[in-house]
Amino acid sequence: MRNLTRLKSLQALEAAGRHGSFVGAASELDVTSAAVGQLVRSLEDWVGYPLFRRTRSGTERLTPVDEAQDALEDIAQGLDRLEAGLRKLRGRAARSVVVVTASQALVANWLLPRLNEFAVLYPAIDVRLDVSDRVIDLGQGEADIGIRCGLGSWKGVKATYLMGEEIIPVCHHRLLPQGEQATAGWIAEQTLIYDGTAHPGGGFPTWAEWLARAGANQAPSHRGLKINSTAAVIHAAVAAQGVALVRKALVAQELESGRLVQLLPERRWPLKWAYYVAASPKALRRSEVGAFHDWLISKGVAQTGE
Amino acid sequence: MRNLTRLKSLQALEAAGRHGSFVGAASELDVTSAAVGQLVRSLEDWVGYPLFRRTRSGTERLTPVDEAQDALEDIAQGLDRLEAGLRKLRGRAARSVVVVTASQALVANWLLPRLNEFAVLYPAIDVRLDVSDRVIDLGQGEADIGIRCGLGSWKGVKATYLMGEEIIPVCHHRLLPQGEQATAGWIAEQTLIYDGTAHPGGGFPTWAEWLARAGANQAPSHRGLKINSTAAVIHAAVAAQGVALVRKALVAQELESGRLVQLLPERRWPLKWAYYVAASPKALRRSEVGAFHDWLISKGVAQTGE
DNA sequence: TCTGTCGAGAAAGATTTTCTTTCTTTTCGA
DNA sequence: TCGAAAAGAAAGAAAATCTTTCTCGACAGA
Repeated sequence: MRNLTRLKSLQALEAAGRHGSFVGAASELDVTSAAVGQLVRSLEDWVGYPLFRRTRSGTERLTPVDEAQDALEDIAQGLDRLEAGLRKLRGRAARSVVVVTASQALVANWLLPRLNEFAVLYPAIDVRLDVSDRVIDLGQGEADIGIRCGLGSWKGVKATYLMGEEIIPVCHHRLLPQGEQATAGWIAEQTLIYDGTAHPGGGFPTWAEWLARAGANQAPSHRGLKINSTAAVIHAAVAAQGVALVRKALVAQELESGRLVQLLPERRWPLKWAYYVAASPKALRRSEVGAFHDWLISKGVAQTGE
Repeated sequence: MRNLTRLKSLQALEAAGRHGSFVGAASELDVTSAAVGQLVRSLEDWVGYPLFRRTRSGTERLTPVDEAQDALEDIAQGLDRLEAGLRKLRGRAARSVVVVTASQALVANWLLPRLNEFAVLYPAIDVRLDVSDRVIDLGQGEADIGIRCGLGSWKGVKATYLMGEEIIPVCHHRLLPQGEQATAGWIAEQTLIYDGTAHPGGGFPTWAEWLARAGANQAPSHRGLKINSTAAVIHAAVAAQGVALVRKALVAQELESGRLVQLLPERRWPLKWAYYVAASPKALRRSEVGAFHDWLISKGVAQTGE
């Protein structure tokens, strides 16, 4: 049970003892000397005896009485420790860290390729990535910003639309038929890679559904590959292990670099789900979080324009 | 240069961290839980990030984030040290000490013989005697109460009349003439002890002045003893080294015990100076100082009645 | 399923602490 | 003698702290 009171007076007492004057202490504490004097005298009234001997001349007007001198050592140490603690509390804020959470696939394939631009624009802001496929509670401050795929109606957080998403078939160009365009029928005969992390209710098609809509007469072949990681699905496609149905945003780099080829581009399957930038209102009040948020949105807009 | 702020919030943070809830901290700090919550949230706003993870259930609702946990150790130590310092400051007051200053002669001969009565009446009050023949500045808190001999008009202190004083000749009964009363003439022939600390302006007579007023035909003998200490003057008289002119109050015990005899009691020499109990208004606001002050006055009244 | 309890949080207002300003007093030095 | 410096007193302003009331979510029990 702690019994501690008159913290401001203790602070004033310690500074006055160190400076030997209220004026000196006031300068350090950035208040008037009258304020320091009142705090000390208030403490003297409370303890019941004078804490300083006063002289009317010289620069050292205040000499602690023995009891006060003894106590001042403890008080000074206490204030030192409090200051150390406060410095630690402020340490993170001083570095302007934004903690961003997103799935591995999005981080690896969409965010990381762009993040260097943010670092150039805002050199004083550190971005810490919390890569996780689990849902992180932004309301509880586990992260400042989340990039999430969904309908954008999460409680307690502000969700801003980033970009839409569609499902596309892709494969490595080594698998393409020679001298011909790929057809739905052709796709039906290939090794088809399944993404086992597809979210229910998000409108993700199975291969059968996609082929049917694409007008293929055949059911999917039995040579399938089911993988429980979106990132690994993409990796397998890049390794020419088959044709994969993937979210377009997550393979943007691969399409651009030519490591993957989109098949039947005229066949589109937009998702009901989209990507949103989510953050708690509290976190958004911090300038570095706001800056990152706005930059992200601008990347989304640029993406939509492509 | 110390840079420390939001002390109350640090205190609330530390208690909340220890209790794992605002309600627990509030009980310890004797405030409402809403107050603790606001102090902590205010600190969170200031540092720019949440200091606790919140859960909505259980008795431990608050878990410090890593940065806060690290800082809390320093903060707790700091508060401990401040509390130790405050305990020391209050230590003297808790013991109810009254610092009393008076001359050695008055302490030894008047105050000490009476002080035991005060101790019996007020067992919780410690009296510290500052025995000094120099003038101690009560306004500066070097002592709480002074018993002073003078006209009672000292600046900055309240002086209350204690008792008058007169000058009397005394000697040890061994020196008395056999079968006769001592006369002024007889006294004039003895070894006369002079008090060298007699204060100018106080109306202290020399031996010549006293003898003249007592009607002696002779000048004082040349066998004199001049001593620069009132207490030593009295001591010499008790040791039968001569006849001394002393302040009556200071030899009250010796007269009563028979160690000294007053000569020619009908010959009185009242002083313009008297004894006063002096104290600064500030000191008198403390109950133990007031108690001692009032008790002293009652002793003076009792003395006058004798 | 409903109700009650517990505790964090928001909001408004009350109370206390802290601070500023102005003036006085004392001491010292030029 | 005058001016500067600094503590102290007093009054009032500003800020911090605290209380009260209500809401919400989670949980337990009937």
